[in-house]
Amino acid sequence: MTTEQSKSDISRARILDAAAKTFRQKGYAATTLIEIARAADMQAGSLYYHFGSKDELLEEVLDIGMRRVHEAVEESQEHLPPGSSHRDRIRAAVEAHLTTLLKLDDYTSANIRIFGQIPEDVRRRHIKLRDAYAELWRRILAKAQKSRALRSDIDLGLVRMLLMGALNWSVEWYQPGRTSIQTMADHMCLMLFSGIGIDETARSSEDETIA
Amino acid sequence: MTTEQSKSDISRARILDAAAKTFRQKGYAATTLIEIARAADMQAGSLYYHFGSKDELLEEVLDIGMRRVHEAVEESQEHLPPGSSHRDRIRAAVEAHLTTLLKLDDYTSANIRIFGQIPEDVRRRHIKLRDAYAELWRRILAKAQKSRALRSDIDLGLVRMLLMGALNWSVEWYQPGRTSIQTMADHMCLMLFSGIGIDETARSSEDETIA
DNA sequence: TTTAAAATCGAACTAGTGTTAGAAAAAATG
DNA sequence: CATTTTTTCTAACACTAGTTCGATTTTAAA
Repeated sequence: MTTEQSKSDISRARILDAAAKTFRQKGYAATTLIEIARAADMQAGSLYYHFGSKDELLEEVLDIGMRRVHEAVEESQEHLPPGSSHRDRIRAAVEAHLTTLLKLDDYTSANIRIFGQIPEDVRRRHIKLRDAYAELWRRILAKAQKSRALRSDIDLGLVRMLLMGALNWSVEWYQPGRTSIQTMADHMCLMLFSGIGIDETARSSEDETIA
Repeated sequence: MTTEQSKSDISRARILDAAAKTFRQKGYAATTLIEIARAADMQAGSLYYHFGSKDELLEEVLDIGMRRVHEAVEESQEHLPPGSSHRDRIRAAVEAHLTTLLKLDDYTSANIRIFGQIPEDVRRRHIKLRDAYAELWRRILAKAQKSRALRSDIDLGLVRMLLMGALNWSVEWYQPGRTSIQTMADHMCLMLFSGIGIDETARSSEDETIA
């Protein structure tokens, strides 16, 4: 028990890394403890010294992934230059979300990919973190709307789901090198705020009603 | 072998329905043949009279799901009123995609949800249908861009992925009754074409460059 | 170096899976 | 009704998974 981390902590981290990576690649049910153990340079039985069950391991991977993206987006809001527009704020949040999801974080991408296939009780215990993250986005968007940076005649909850969908779905197709995360964020924010249509009738976008 | 469907065909369809439903709910690996059989009012062994393996069953579910959404979107383009704008065309495609995905079609939603977790060889054999569907969307969007209904300074492939993501992700959160598919399509198209931002600097959207 | 604790191994167990094949039942045919 | 074919059942098989636990090794303390 020195100032550094014990051997147990190192192994634990190695196992979690291996689990996150394998879960992300193969999904939850298809991932075997033998695979995780091999990726962590261990025997399957040894995992039980650190984790009580496969579900416990899953739960920790999910939690870490959600906390990381939450913190990343939260930080992106705190480190904004003073006087940033709401568009800048949202743009920063989008980029933070994408970066965490796509850049070297198997935890968050595993979370996003396998959330729909996890056992009921694990989901129940994890859902709080999900809700908290959703609430963060809700606040960001609502503030923008209140400040008249976003139209008021729209269903902001629906917009949030469409936005998160566009971002989250990238775990299914994103390949490093083909498109930069900045380009993705640029396109996403352009669509969100201005759209990519060329108005043939030449009326301003505020004229259209939706609800 | 009458003009109607044989008993075998009926059972086959019942099994496929049960499989699609269960795959969509639980994912591929977590779904057991016992569950599928129970949902189809049969014993697990009896499935093998109709299908050679679990993978074969999966493959057919995937193919049916992809064909259905492909046909739905294709039809939406053929049944457009003459003189429809490109925005109308895309709006029709969006609605067709969402309707197939969310309204009583376990096949398409199963496809979208579990595609990331299927065995390698099944994916390889299924990928053609996926590509064909992507190509359909590529054509629709490219035509709109060529007709100057969409900006030319954007990465249309990226826009397509973001759009499909926003739509496909709805299988993870959509609940019938809370939001209508029309409202979803409205919001999606409004975002895509006009955006939902209120331009504080009051310059037109065409002034912004992205690439 | 000795000794106790921490960490891992290795082999076994149980449960549940996809799959098979012969028996049984249902349907169709003559 | 008799008989053949189609369809389903039943029971078993082979295999793999998650899990357990005593033996063994590694690490740290005295």
